[in-house]
Order: sequence, then structure tokens, then C-alpha cells
Amino acid sequence: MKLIFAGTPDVAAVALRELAANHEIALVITRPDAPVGRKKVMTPSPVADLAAEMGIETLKTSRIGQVEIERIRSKEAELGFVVAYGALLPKAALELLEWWNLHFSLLPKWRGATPLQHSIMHSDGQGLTIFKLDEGMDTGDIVGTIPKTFDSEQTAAEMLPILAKEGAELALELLEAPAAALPQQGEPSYAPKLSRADARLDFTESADVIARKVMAMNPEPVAWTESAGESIRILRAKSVGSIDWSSLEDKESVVGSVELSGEKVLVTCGKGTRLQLQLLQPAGKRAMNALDWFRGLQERVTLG
RNA sequence: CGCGGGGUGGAGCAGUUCGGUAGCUCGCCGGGCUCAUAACCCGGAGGUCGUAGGUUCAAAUCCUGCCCCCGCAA
Repeated sequence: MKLIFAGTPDVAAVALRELAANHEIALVITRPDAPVGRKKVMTPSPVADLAAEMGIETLKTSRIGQVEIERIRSKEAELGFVVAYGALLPKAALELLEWWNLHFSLLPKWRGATPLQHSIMHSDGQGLTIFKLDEGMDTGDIVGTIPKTFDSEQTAAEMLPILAKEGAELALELLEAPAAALPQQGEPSYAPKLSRADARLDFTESADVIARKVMAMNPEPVAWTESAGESIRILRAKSVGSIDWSSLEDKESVVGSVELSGEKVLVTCGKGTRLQLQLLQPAGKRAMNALDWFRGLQERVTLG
């Protein structure tokens, strides 16, 4: 089948690779090269890189206007497939052909930009959905779904490529054997972009809530907290359950205090729960094991 | 010229202000204690202190250039 693919980041590239192996990709649409990092080096998107490598014609734009519409039309593709393109397709484009979108939650749960993160954080609506794009935000009819239940050991960063691959495989199946698209059912919830403020940890919450937040916020925007005025990013953590408050020394009972227990670096959280820090990154340093970080400390610290 | 932190044995750090023969918490190797151990005791290996040059009797430490890593902001 002749397809048009629209996408930008790594996840999209994963999906593109799957689709391109089975179908003709007449055109790849991706966002323009963007400045990356401190040095602001103009860098092509992962999708643009892959398309170049595979020799697929590429349209770099963040706005689909009249010129772009004509170019899309000229390909006479049967279907458009969108994975994290990063910009809206205008009505004119939607009317040109049918577009499917791969979304990383079970719609109508978590409509918006960060479905995976929210489904991990709230432990709800986990999975992926392929639906037909319409003019609303993630409101189109559902073509197919794969419900999932993530375990607490995986970050969003680790799940994304897995989901992208599974989503692409589902798309391939659906292209072979089309099923009727059904309207979304149930109460929608929304997954707005996550800011750095959203990613700040509050150790008065219980450890399992914090752990889910940490795993959801990796790789973007990355959960963080402070210690002695310096920010520390928490990249991986797990809840190790509750403790008996009466058994604690005074200092240990303070929310945010850090203790070493065997080989585990534990933070006291709300309601007597404890969070095991696993991977973290002090400002200006590389990411390191929590144990390494703890060993380098000169004195007892409190986070928060 | 956006702001800032950092490069010291395998890991994480201290030491740099006020130059003077490398330290801490671990890891590793060997030995001991123990039913046993991630515990404890004893001993040991391992570092041209990112790099090039300068100042000096003497530089991890002061001066200059360069390379690399990272946080914030965008």
C-alpha cells in the first residue's frame, strides 16, 4: 500500500522503520531541523535522518499550507500515518485522504501531548490506540487498540520504543485486515504537556506515587528535587513500602531525609513510606547510581 | 558571545582561597575471624591530578590556550 508518514522524534522513527519494511512510503513529513543542546547545532529530526537513510522523499515543515497540500495530493497515497509529528494537520489535509494516528494510551483516556507519561503516573488507561484523525484533539474513531499493564520497573523512555514497534505492528495488521472504526467510549481525560514544575517531587506524597512520577517523567521533563540549593534529577526510583515510624531515629523520620539501608539508598516519604533512589543526576554531573552518589556525600542530606 | 557546574587510582567525592611529595566512602586482590555473611579485623595493588604551554627551588593548587562532560534557560 502506498502511504504517507508524518512524525518527528525517535519513537516515530521506530514506527517508520516498521512500516517502510512492508509498504511503500511515498512521502515523509517531519518537522524542520531544529537547534539542539547548549551549542544549538541545527539537527535533523530522527525521522528525517531515517528517511534520508532509506532514500524516502521528505517534506520538512511544521505548517501544512497550500503548497504542502498539493505535494501530498500529488502522491496519491491511500493512507496517512501519524506518530508524534508535533504539529496539527489542517482540515484541508484531513480531507485529502484518511489519516491514522498512533496514540500511547487507551483513548479516550489521556487525550493530548503526553499520554504515556500520564498513564504511567496515574496507573490508568495504559496501552496504545490507533484512531482516525479528525479535527478534534485525539477524538477520532478507534481503529484498533492494545491494552497494556506496565510494570513499575520501566520508565516512559524505555516503554516508548516498545510501544512504537507494537503500534506499528498493529497498524500493519489493520492494514491487512481492516476493521470497522468505532467511536470512542467513556469519560475522556487529558494529558497536557508536562512542565519542569510538574516534575518537581514532593516527598510528602507516598512513595509509590512518587516512584510512578519518576518513571513517567523520564526522559522528559525528568523528575527533580533539591539538596542544599542544588537541583538533583531523579531518573529511576522504586517504592519499597512502608516503615514503622516508632522504630526510627528522629532524623530518619523527617520527610526527604536520605538513609543508607544495606545497599539501598532510601528517602523517607509521606505516610511512613520509603522510596529507593536508583539512578540520579546532580546538577552539573553525569547520571550515576544512587549508591555511588551517596558514597561521595560529605554529610547527611535532606531532599525536597 | 544566554547563565552556571565539572574533568583527581575501577565508582562517587575531598584537597585548589593561603603552592611544598595525594586523602575519604566504597570496589578490587591476599590473609584472618565466623556455621555463615553485604558484617568485622589485618595487609596489598592501582593515580603522568583532562590536555598543551607559562611562572616557580617546588604546581592537583597560580597564569594562558585548547579538548571533553553536564545542569538551567531557549
